[in-house]
Amino acid sequence: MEEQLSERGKRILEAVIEDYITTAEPVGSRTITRSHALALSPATVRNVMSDLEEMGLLTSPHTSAGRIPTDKAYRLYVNSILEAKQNLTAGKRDEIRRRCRMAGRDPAEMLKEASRLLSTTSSYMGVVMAPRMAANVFHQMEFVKLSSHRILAILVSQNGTVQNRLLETEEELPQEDLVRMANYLNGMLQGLTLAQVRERLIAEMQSEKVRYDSMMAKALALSEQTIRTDSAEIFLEGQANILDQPEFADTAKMREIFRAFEKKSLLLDLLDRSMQAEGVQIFIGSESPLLKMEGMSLVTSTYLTGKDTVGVLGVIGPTRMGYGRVIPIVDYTAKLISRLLETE
Amino acid sequence: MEEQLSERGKRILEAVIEDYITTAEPVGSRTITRSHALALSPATVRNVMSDLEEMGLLTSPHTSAGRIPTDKAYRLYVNSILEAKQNLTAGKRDEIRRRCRMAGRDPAEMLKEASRLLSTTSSYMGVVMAPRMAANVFHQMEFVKLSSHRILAILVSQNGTVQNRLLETEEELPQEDLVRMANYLNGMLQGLTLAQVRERLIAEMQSEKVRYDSMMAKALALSEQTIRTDSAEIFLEGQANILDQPEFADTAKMREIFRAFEKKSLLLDLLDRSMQAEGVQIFIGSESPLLKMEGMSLVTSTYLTGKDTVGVLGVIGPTRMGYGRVIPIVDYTAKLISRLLETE
DNA sequence: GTTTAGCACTCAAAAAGTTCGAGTGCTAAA
DNA sequence: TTTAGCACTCGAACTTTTTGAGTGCTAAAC
Repeated sequence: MEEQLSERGKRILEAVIEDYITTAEPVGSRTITRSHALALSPATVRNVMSDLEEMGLLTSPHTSAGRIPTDKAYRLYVNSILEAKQNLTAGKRDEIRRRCRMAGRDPAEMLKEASRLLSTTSSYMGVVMAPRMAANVFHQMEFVKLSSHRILAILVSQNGTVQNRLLETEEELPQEDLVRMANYLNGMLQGLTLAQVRERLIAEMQSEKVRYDSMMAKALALSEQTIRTDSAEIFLEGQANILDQPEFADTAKMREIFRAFEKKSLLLDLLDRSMQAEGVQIFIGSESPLLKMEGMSLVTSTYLTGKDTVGVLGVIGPTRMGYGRVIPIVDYTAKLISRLLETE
Repeated sequence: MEEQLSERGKRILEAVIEDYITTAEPVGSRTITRSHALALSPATVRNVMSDLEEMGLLTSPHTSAGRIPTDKAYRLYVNSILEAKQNLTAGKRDEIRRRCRMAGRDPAEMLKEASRLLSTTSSYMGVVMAPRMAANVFHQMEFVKLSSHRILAILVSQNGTVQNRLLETEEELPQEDLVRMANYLNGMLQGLTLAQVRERLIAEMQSEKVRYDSMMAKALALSEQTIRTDSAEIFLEGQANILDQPEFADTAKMREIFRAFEKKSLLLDLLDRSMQAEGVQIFIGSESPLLKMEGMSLVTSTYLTGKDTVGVLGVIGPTRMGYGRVIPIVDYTAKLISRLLETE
């Protein structure tokens, strides 16, 4: 079972995978000898394939059909066989660059466009997880009075992300007080990440001096409310693309998939997980609960601003996906986004 | 052909439509006599149905199948037959109210939740078009300096909607100037709708006094840039729901539908159109280019803040949809949203 | 003059039966 | 070790048969 894979074995496995990726049909020994110039007869290939099946790298849906790579085979393929093909054509590069630029300077807009871009260039689904607010760096806070008891709090991060929050107050606060509060807070919180800001606010609220300054207390309370949410945003684009994949042709499967992605929480977990390591990562079918049932895979890469990893983006497609094509797309897009997000 | 529809004809047409709505199968004369207590034999019903077919209200997919209502029949049904059933159960009412409340005070959040709500309670797709910014009333504008040449403009409307916009300037403007500009503009624009604001700004930019006050000129230019976008936002939720509809079981159709809704522009046209009349409106299949090809219908209602119509929401489902159930849902939701959006 | 029972007829969908061919595993020769 | 040859398998695709819901028409019943 665990006999080491021979060079020839690798070549044939690669051939099977690549044929399967393009045709989505079980591939037989003949097909391989024809499409890949191996100096071998179908019979020989058959023997090798039989060995590969023994090793758990191939399966056949039934006796008289060709063979299909298992998840284990894909893993092997991406880890050790597939390599060095990782270059984008200049044309693709340009297209990606152009479209990212076009989106303008608003970070949210840009990330959404990136997701759309990933989806169209890969022809699978594009996904981008926006930076968790907590990692952003505080820049400024404003309070705008809307009516007697409603205040709009605006929180600006250094990368230009803006978060608004509507607050209700029991007592009426004059606009001057609000301005003073904002000034005070802006001085105190300059340069901290929002996570740190939060800690600081909580610490401050418990400190001595607050006792004597009720306005300060209010200010702290307001800002703490403002900063409280931290739901990461996910941009998922091109869902219709997966309808084109033959393996999801049947209605029941399709429904399952759409339902699964409607709840974004599972996806969030997965993306969070992939943020722990830097660079391109690949999750194949059975390796994740979300993807498992759906026969899908995920190629991700982290992106950063400056030196801190802030988010993840990637492509979701069928396990039978053109990894060689997708990986460089994801990689390049992540790097480009990192560059564009760099403060200044 | 244009013989007036008899009372009995109406009753039978209604029966056909209702059976077809629940089963999605062509309905035959027998089925009707059994499910609806008409004191008539199948043979009689057959004769009547034959008449209805003559009038263009029914068709049969083939000779030996039952009959299916045409779009014309649905129109008739909705206009004159279906009536007075328009009540929601207390339970549904409560659920709708509860969930709308939960969404909190942020308008965008609330509208999105409303869309989700429409989709789950109707089990079709929910759609909400957010108020066109232009109809909002100006409340306040702020400029926040992010770095030497980047300014964040914040535009707050009286209903709490906030629009952010990142601006680039050639020359550096000190924060004090920005504050002065904002004050000046806030005074000038108080209480105007954004559409009016825009006109005013353009007029102002051409007036005499600008010549002598370059800062004022800059202020006007900046604010004009801020207000320039007016893309109506659409929240479309529950797309997966239509996968459950048997008429879309086949993959090709499904793909078409998803593709069609990916471009939101067609939908936008349609919603815009339905904003011209107040109250509940129904678009049936062939009556709109978007819905036509897909065999779908749209039930909408406008909603308002105060006395002005500001947006549209509704449900998109198959032409064969439970109008009697959906109409009150849409109607009630629209009224509720109107109430919740009321300023103060 | 309606309404209804009766009956021959139609036609899609389901079931059963055929054919076809890509693919396999095994054996024996190269 | 590789390959040619061959019998065998089995799903996909195509045909044929059966079934039954539904129709339209005619003639009798109300």
